[in-house]
Amino acid sequence: MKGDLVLVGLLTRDQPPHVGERALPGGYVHIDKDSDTEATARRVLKEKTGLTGVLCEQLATFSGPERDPRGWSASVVYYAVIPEDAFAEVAEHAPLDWVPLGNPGRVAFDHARVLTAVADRIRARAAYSSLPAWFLARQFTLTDLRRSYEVLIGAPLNDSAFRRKINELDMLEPVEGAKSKSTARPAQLYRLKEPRLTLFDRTI
Amino acid sequence: MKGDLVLVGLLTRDQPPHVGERALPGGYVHIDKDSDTEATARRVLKEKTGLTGVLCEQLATFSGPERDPRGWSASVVYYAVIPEDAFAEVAEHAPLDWVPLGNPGRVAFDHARVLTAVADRIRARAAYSSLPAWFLARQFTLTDLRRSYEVLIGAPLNDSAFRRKINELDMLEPVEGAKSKSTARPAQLYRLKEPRLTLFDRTI
DNA sequence: ATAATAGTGTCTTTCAGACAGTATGAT
DNA sequence: ATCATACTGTCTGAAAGACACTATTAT
Repeated sequence: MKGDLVLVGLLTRDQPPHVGERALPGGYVHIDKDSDTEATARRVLKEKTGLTGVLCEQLATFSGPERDPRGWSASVVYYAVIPEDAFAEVAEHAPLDWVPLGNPGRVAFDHARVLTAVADRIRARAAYSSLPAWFLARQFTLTDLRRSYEVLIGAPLNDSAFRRKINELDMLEPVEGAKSKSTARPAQLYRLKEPRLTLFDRTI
Repeated sequence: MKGDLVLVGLLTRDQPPHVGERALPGGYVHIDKDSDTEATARRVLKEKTGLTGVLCEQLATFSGPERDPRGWSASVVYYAVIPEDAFAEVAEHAPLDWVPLGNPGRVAFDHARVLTAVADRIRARAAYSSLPAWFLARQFTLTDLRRSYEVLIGAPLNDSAFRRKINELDMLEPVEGAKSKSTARPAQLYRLKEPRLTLFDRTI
């Protein structure tokens, strides 16, 4: 996330097919070392970005004869969320191009369709889960969190109602004595109680 | 669906591995005839049950070295919904065992986990989509529909609020002049406006 | 008529949005 | 003190639940 945009990291391909075009990072399953496709996704994520321990979820499996010129293929697609404070490190680690998820430009294979599916999933999940918190550093203010929800959902939220609902959801805990640095009044810092994605019964 | 239970059709395996145990119906992708894995799912569904044109959605992909004794495998899992009025025909077509989705008993492979995921998905989707309508015949009464929501969500719904919300969602159209047969007052029949799964912004 | 289910109208309660007002820091 | 942002309290309006009431059929 950057400003009010969600960014996605794409690789410029140096191997055929589609040399020179942008594509999502990917890799093959190694059945000798991957305990499942999520392990593959996390292994490739670590290789290409250095990231570990982040939110990483299966999106869906895309398949068919036309999506890769080499022939019929199936890709099990995962998305991972890079916390704001890890972004610089990741950008340094990997030669990725960061493009807006909602407007990625030309991409190889069927990755335009995949990116649309990612964007839809993120927008939908943002409204009824703790997903937006995973885009932030491990400690964040309520204003940070509200902004993240607003960016991902794509609509403004009422501040006092937001605080009320976050309170009722009981998913955060204040970090005792920790306050944000600010040009104005410092804000209480919070962190997620559960180190996993929490789903709500109602939208935020 | 039967009474207040959601049923799932399992096959008793007559080929190794796990001969004699119950398992979800499945099949291999035929890359010469399947345009993607959904086509595979629909082909296998038709072969095993005779069903076509029903709601059929990808659930997720399950993978790993332990789920099948033959070695590392990946299964792209789809679920299909059998309309109430097609059930007898399907039951006749296929030698399936119909067991409660929430309490399926012993099953082969990792299918217990798969069934849990299906049950979770259905329960979650039921609350904010037209999914429950797909468990009914193409024409149904509002009471039928409410009951379907109640069974899938697992909680009772307020009748007048339900009618209000269904009305606002504008997803049904009345079938002119069609009324249910009943021991009491006949009810107006409705059908879905859109022949696809509709997602709502809020829960029903 | 009575029973049974369908469907409507309305009262009440609950929840979300608006927004004023207070708090706490930097300058 | 003023500015800027954090946070709280309260009013209002909208939506959901409760439930009484009417409607339409079978018996």
